[in-house]
Amino acid sequence: MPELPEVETVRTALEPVVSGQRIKSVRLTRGDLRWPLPDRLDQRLTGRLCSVPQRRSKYILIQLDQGETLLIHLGMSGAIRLYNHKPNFAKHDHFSVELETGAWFVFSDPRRFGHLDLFASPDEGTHPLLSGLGVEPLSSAFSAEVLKSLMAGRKTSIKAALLDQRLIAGLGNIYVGEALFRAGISPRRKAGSIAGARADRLATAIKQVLAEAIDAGGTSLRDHVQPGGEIGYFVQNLRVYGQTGKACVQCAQTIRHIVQSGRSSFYCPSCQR
DNA sequence: AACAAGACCTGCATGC
DNA sequence: TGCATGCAGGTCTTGT
Repeated sequence: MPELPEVETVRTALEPVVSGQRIKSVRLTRGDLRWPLPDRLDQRLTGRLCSVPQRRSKYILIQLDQGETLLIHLGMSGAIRLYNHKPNFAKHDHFSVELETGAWFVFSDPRRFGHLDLFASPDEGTHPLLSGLGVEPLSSAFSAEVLKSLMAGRKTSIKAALLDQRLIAGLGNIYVGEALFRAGISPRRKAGSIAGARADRLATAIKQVLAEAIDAGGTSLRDHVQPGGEIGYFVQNLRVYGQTGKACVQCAQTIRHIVQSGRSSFYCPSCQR
């Protein structure tokens, strides 16, 4: 489900619910998601005080008292729902947290590509899932100049390079496709050829499409809903993703679908070069 | 070292 | 209706 904008939407929704609140109880229905979960995760979380949820790439990080941090990754099909009372749990509700206010948040993930971890807060920089992550695309550390240097010399496609979380962290299949359309760049173009005006356009497009998607509450396709139950309205603003056979909004050419390194790419063969 | 493919897992739409 | 197939927003692991 979730790329950076969806995860940020979840983080924003969690913020008023968990910030400064103590965990009253934890419901954990299995010992593994993508990997085995930490031992006694439920007991170790019970009674902890939560600080303001943060986001790094597609990870949600909630720092707790006693020097530990809870990490949540939603994988492909993960979602978080919020309640102001005890919910009726469903089949794939693997992890649920009750706060002292009586509010609950429920982590649901049918495919179980998601993950939870609990680690010592000072280890964030060396955590195996976090240490290799690239630049945050919405931060001031990301610019056209940085994009150029990241892409220089790479022989793979720009599509594959933008999906590589070690370079830029947080983009996924939807927003890479949408950013490339806005920048007028073919997903098949060699990453190493992104320089000059193309790099300027692409860096701007990446920042714009992510910011707009966050404003819209993300993109709802199959699984994603905002934690309050509302859909993510950016689905209405997709210009190429999933638009195979439709007319390009700019030139009316037919949007094409190809497969690149096992992932679907959608693009306008006329606007994107 | 860089890159592509395979693997993980479930649910849903499609077509026979 | 039932079954097989293919596909899905991610990313670690394996193989070239």
